Parts: sequence; C-alpha cells; structure tokens
Amino acid sequence: MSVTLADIARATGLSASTVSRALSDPDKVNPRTRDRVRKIAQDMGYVPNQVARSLTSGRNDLIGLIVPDIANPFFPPIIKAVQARASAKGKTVLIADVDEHPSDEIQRARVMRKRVDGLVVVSPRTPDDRLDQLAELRPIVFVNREVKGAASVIIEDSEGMREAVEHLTALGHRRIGYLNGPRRSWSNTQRQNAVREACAAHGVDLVEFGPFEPQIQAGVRAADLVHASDVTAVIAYDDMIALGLMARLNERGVRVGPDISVIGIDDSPMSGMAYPTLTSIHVPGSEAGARAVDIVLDLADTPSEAEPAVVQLETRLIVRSSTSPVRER
Amino acid sequence: MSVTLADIARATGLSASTVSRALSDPDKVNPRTRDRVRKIAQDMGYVPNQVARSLTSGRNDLIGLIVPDIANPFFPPIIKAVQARASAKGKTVLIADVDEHPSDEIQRARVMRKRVDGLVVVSPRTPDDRLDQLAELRPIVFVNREVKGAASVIIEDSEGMREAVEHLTALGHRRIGYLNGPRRSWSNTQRQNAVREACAAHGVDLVEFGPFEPQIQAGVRAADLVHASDVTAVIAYDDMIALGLMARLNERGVRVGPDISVIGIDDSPMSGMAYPTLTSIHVPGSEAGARAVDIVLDLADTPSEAEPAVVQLETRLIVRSSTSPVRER
DNA sequence: CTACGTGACGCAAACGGTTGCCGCAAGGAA
DNA sequence: TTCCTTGCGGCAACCGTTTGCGTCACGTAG
Repeated sequence: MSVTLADIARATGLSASTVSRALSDPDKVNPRTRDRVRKIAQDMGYVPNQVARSLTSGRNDLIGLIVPDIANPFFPPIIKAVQARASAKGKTVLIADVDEHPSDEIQRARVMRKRVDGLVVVSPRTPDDRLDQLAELRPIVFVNREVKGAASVIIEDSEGMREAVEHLTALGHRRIGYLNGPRRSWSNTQRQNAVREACAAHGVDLVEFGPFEPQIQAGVRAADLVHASDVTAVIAYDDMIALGLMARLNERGVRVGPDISVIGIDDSPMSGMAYPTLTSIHVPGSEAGARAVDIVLDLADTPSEAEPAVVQLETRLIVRSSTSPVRER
Repeated sequence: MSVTLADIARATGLSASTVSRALSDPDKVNPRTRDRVRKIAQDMGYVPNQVARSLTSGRNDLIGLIVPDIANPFFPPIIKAVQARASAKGKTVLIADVDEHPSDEIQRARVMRKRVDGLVVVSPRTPDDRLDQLAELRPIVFVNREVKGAASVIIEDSEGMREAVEHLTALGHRRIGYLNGPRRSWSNTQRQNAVREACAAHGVDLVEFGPFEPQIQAGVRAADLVHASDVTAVIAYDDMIALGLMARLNERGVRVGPDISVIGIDDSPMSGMAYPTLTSIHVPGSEAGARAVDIVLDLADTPSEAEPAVVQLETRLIVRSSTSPVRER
C-alpha cells in the first residue's frame, strides 16, 4: 500500500521513533540525520497517516462544523470563513448539515467528538436543554446562540434593528410589519425582541406575521398577508423571506420601494442583486465564523476552567432601494 | 476520560473482542449476550472511537469533498446533496474549499487520503495533468470534469445550450452574445463549444465576451461591454455573471427582457427571485452530487479494475421572463 | 583516569478498536 | 459411549504513530 514510518526507518537504517521525531519534532534529533530522513521521506512519497497520528496524540487537525442548512445563503459565508481560518491553522473542516432538524445534532456531535479538535455549532433552532448536553462536548463554541457556561460568538441584532426602525420612521412610516422566523429560532426571539423595543422606543405600531421558515417560498406566502394588511413597511426575519416577499409583490404589481418598503436581515450577496436592491441589516457571518474558529482552537490548546469567552458582534443597516418615503394612501 | 471497549468488557466480564462483535457484528455472538452487552454499553454511554476503528478496519465513514468556492451559489446544492446522500449511508463529509486555487487540491487530497473512504472532487479549473495525479488517489470521482481512467459524473451542457439558442432564435434574435467563464475552466470550454455549435446550426451570429470570473461583479463589468455592442441577447457562463449583468443593465435603464434578453446557466435558486426572473439552463447539481457519492462508495466497496463509471446528466432550459421577442431597433 | 553530564537514538508501551484463529463445551449422530 | 460438528467467546496480533524512558558513546571537568 502506502509508505509508512517503518518503511522509512528501514530505508534509513534508523528506528521508527527517530524518524517520527525527525519529521515532527525537529529539535530532538541531530540536524544531519533530520535532513537525511526528510529527504528520503520526501523521495519515497511519505504521507503521514493522520488516523494513526490522531490515535496516539489526541490531536486531529480537524474541526467539526454543524450547520442547519448549507443551501441557505446565510451560511456559506460562515462556512467559508470557518474553512479559511481553519485552513490557515492547518486544520480541515468536518461538516454536518442537519437539515434544520435539531434532533440529529447531538447524535452527530457525539460521533464527531473524538474525531475533531473542537466543535463549532450554528444552531438557531435547537431547544436550550438539548444544547446543554451539547455544551458538554468541549471544546465547543456556539455561533449566534448564547449557552450558559459555553463559549459563543453572538450577533447582537439590536443595534441594526434599531437603525432599521429609525430609518423607516425617518421615511415617515408609522405602522410597520415584522415577519417572524421559525417558531423555535433563537435568532428570531432576539430579533423579535429587538424590533419590539425599537418600535416602542420610536412610538410606531408593530404588526407581526408568521412564523415563517427561512425560505423563499415562505416569503412568497407572506407577501399576500402583508399586502392585505395596512402596514407601509416590512422587516423580514431574513433575506430569503424578504426576497420571496419582493418577488411576489412585484408579480402582483406592487412596487417595492414606492408602494411598500422592505428590509431584510443578513445582507446576503443577493440583496444587492435583487430588484429593487434590498435594504438589509448586515450580519457579520464571516467574522463570526472566523472568531469561532479562533476561540475553539484556543480552547483546545488551553482547556481552562475559566468562564468561557463570549464575543459580541454588531449589526448595522445597509440602505439600498427597497426602502422609500411612505406613500400617501 | 470516556468509556472504552475495555471498560465494557470489564463491566460485563467478557473480553473486548466479544464486546466488539456484539456491537458491530451482531450475528457472531449469542443473542442474549449481545443484548446484554448492548444494554450495558448504552447505560455506560459508550461511543465507539472512530479514530481507533479506522486505524484497524480501514473504514472511515467519511467522504472527502473538494470544491472551489462554497460561496458560489452553484455549489451549496451540490454540497447539500453530497452531505445528504452520505448521511443516508452513515458517512460524514470532510470538506475542503480550495478557494478557486487549484494548486492546493492535490496537497489537500493527499492529506485527506487516509482519512476518508473516498473523494469527490469538483474541480473546474485544475489543469488536466494535475488531475491525473489526483486520479491516482482512488477511490475518487470527479464531478463535471472528464478525467481519463477515473470515474466521473459529467453534466452535458450541449442539450440545454441548444435549447437556449433555439429559444432565442424563435424569439427572433439573430445576433447573440456569450459571456465566457474563467479562462481555464473545463466547464467553460464545454459551454463555449456547445454555444458555438448551436449558433452555427441555427445560423445566428455569435459574439463572445470575456473571460469573466464567476462572480457578480464580473457580470456588472460585462454589462457595459454588452450594452456597447449590437447583440440583442446574451447567454452568460453562469447565473452569477447573469445576475450581475442584469443588475447593472437595470441600473443603466436598460430593460432586461424587452430591450435585451439574458440567459443564465445553473438555474440557481436566485434565478427565480431576480428581476426580471432569469431564464436559465438548469444544471442538475444536486443529482450530480448524489450520484457522485453513490459511485465513490461503490468504488470503495468493490475496488474493481474495470473501466470506471462515467455518468452523464442532461441540462435543460427553464424559461422565465428575462427573455423576450427581439425589439426592433 | 574516573566520573558525570549530555546529546542522539532505540525500545517498547501505549492509543482503542478489529479480526483470524483456536479452544472449549454442548448437542447430535452413530 | 464416543466422535464429530457447530456455536460461542477468548487470545493475541495488528493498524501506524507518538512518547516516556533507558542506553550508549562521547566529551569535559575534576
């Protein structure tokens, strides 16, 4: 089969241990031997067997990532960031898409456990009590989810939401809608609270719709509900829903912008390409992913007992053309 | 630390080998013993250490996936399909995003080699000679790329492209543009040839632009070139480019549809949400991903010497509203 | 000249399972 | 009763690396 340490040991006349050290712990062997070993290993096309390496050393050079739905455009940037950061630190990413199906998570996480150096979990839907079980599988870090006693990178929606409501009131809107995300979504709870507070603070009426799944089709469905109501502006749980909403409104001849203002959340790459371009609350997914990797690797190196890190990231409003001054009815 | 086979052996008074068999090779032990072992294992919270398991058995329950860019919306559906199919067969996916940077591929693949049961490679840009090296790392299957002597799932663009050109000529277009993808892209070569043949067959003029990167910004840049030319319809290398193109044309007051027809390729979820909705050639990415997993696992089970499978998938045109009858100028 | 320190390397025991082979006991056939 | 078969379970080797510890030779100091 493939070249092993023993093969090189034979070829060099050294022992496997010396070869091992020559390759991975350079200071412990004579420089001349080291170079000779390395050259021969190179020539023989030696590639260390990571599996065997993990077994003894405990290190895996792998980090596990659990996401609810790869196809939702909010996640690819996170995945990419995790992947890039991991790669920069010599790690590969083991990924599990749990298909918005929370019960798989713990199962998947357990299986991954021994295989990875750390876990990054993006898990907006799993109930809290489940998460506690997950949290035991340290090192672990949660993205966009606060779990007591566990490290996390959370995205603080309130600032962006405040800006959004402020923006709408400045445009004269006095009655705005919020399209709720999935019922058990932690993010939705955050966003819902944020929009309620912001509306209360600005003294505007809030009408809530939903819950909706974070999918385009749900937005399409939402459109007719919104149109039948008397709100003049809508904030959607995410860009997916907002895009579906806009598409359906366009179809029905309602001009997004002039007739009704729409704000999405996530600022996914598509928001700039929609028609009209979608005003959206930027959520720093990439940054969150990168930070998560840093934290989890840090945790892996130094399994401290200290209170785990909780990083907060801010959101902000990106104004495009889906929001306009309110139209007299 | 965690519960091992030996712990269970001790608890049951059996040997580790029996426990192992009771857990993973049920027929070889007495049903009563098996159930007892399983119950105790369950109670003790035993989770097999996959790493140790791989080392002896050679099986990893992992499949490796190499993609050029997770953030390009063409890939998530593929990844999702690979992931889903793998999951259905009890495997997890090890993913590597090579960031459109081909030289990493072989390196990454080599490192993955021993850790996975098979490799699925989506590699539109890597030069052929590099790919040959990769192909040795069997079991391996290439998606959307033909490599001699290796299994692959290829997507045959010609039919969809023929339909696209036919569609445009039926609408009266006589001079159409093609926006080339990246210079060294295998897919682009396929698509370029297909569009040339189709245009020749229908006797319409073809004007080529590019190459362009498969990114929205490239499409934006393309828009002005296209607008300055005299083509009445454009087929873009992919939806990303098409979306950027449309966005910029909208911005310049050119009505996509009435003024100029645009066709994308990939039929990504966004095409139905763009304005106007984008006529696009559907590329069965999900199916390709699923098939690739089937093939690679099949290869892993029965490493035959036979000529490896090459599966062909067809494309077809999805007509939406970005294509209209040619306007008199 | 002896003794001791030190650098360079080898030995062997892990790591946690899997698996080929063997022994043993019980059951059936002769 | 004896012999053979069959089912069940144990023994031990093995997968490829890492790593603590021991050994050996050499250099230097006393």
